Amino acid sequence: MVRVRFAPSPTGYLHIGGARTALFNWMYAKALGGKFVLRIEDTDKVRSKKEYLDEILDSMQWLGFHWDEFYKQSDRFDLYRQYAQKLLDEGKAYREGEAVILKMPQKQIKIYDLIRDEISVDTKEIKDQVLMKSDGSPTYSFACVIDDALMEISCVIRGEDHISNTPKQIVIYEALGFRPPKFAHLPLILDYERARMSKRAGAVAVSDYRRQGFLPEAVVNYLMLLGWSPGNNQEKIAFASAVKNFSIKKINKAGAVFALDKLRWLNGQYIKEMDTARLAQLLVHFLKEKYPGNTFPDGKALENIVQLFKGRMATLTDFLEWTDFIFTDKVQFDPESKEKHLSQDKSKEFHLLAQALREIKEFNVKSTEEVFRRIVEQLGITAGDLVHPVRVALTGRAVGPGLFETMVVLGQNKTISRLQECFNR
RNA sequence: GACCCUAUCGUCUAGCCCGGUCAGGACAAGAGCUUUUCAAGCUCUCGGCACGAGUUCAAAUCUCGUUAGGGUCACCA
Repeated sequence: MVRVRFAPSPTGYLHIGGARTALFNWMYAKALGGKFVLRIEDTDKVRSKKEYLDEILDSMQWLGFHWDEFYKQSDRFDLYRQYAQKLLDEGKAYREGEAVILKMPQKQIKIYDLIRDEISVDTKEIKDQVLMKSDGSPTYSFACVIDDALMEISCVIRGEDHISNTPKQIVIYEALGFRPPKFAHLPLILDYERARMSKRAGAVAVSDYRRQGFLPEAVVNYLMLLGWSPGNNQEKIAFASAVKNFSIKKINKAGAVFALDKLRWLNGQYIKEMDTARLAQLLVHFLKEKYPGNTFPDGKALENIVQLFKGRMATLTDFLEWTDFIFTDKVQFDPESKEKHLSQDKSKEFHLLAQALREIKEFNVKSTEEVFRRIVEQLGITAGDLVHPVRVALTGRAVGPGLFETMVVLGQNKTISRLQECFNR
């Protein structure tokens, strides 16, 4: 039976690197029809916090990683104590004050790693290891070994930073009379300076990416590409097909730099292909947060707005920036756009256009465009002469979707009033 | 410093196991097409086997060394 585990410590938020470790564990379990265990390593009573635990669980669920079993090490202290006593009784460990320390035997330890093949270490490089601390709590390696053994974990998949812990832990397995599992050490995720991913490089918590408007399927897709490839030049990969192609042997050995550009691109791809109604639904949450207390167009009306910006969003929060002119009464003018397109007085043209727009019975893309073209012809100017100033008057900026689509989404009344009031102040 | 791990475009990678395809794709960058603007989309361009030996008719691929980067050396996990 294939059994794997993800074992985060609730002393911080779920890190993007941790999420990838969880992902590869999960893919391995799914690919082989095994079980995925979530184990909370909260032996450090001082640094472990409930809010971190909640955040980790929340992020795991958001990413779509569903655990089959759940454990907390703080519930298992008796167990660790018993095994410590056993090693004491057998003379494999000794006391130093209240602490229990393992005697390090002199030997060569061989680790069989699924990703790196054989790693060999001489235990003369390793000191005697503390198993139980003076305060009665177990150390990481001790609790980890006992749990992995008792939970019958068949393969320990974790970050490369644990390679040097592995020989120590194998010694503990052997002292306890347990058979060590297989190991697979994942390369680390690096920041732009090729150092271990840290806060300096930007967001590191999964929840940060969620807050910034990334989609879980895009985050998962990006993470699986960091150190692994389906081998067929595919970049956008549905989880199910990734699982089908997944082989732990194909995971890279070298660290991978986290590139936000590519995540953003992937996220944009997912947004473009997402059902508009579902996208609108996700956006409501962001709108409520930005405009607390406001009411928004919903259903079809919101979907029409979403449809207009769907193609130009990389993240969900991009939508908020594009659409502020729709959801607020007062237009925020971009100074440069205003200077470029509204420095000349266009009140005559705007009033003419506003009047003509008022007479439209069915305010849609076709009718607004017809009216617009007519006015332009009447004035003897080019469409471009009027398009850009009008766009700035309506949206506050010189860039955006097609002007007539923009008018329709803004609505007849707002379109007209913004044109009329533009030069009135 | 000691020990361990690693090395293909700027970045993520395919190819390496089982030597022989102009070293393939994606992001980024640049150019063009399209267009009422900006995106998007499409087309094209730029750009890489860390270095040095060895084995071989032939090396990104096998071997050794050098260099560089990373990780670990806690009563943190």
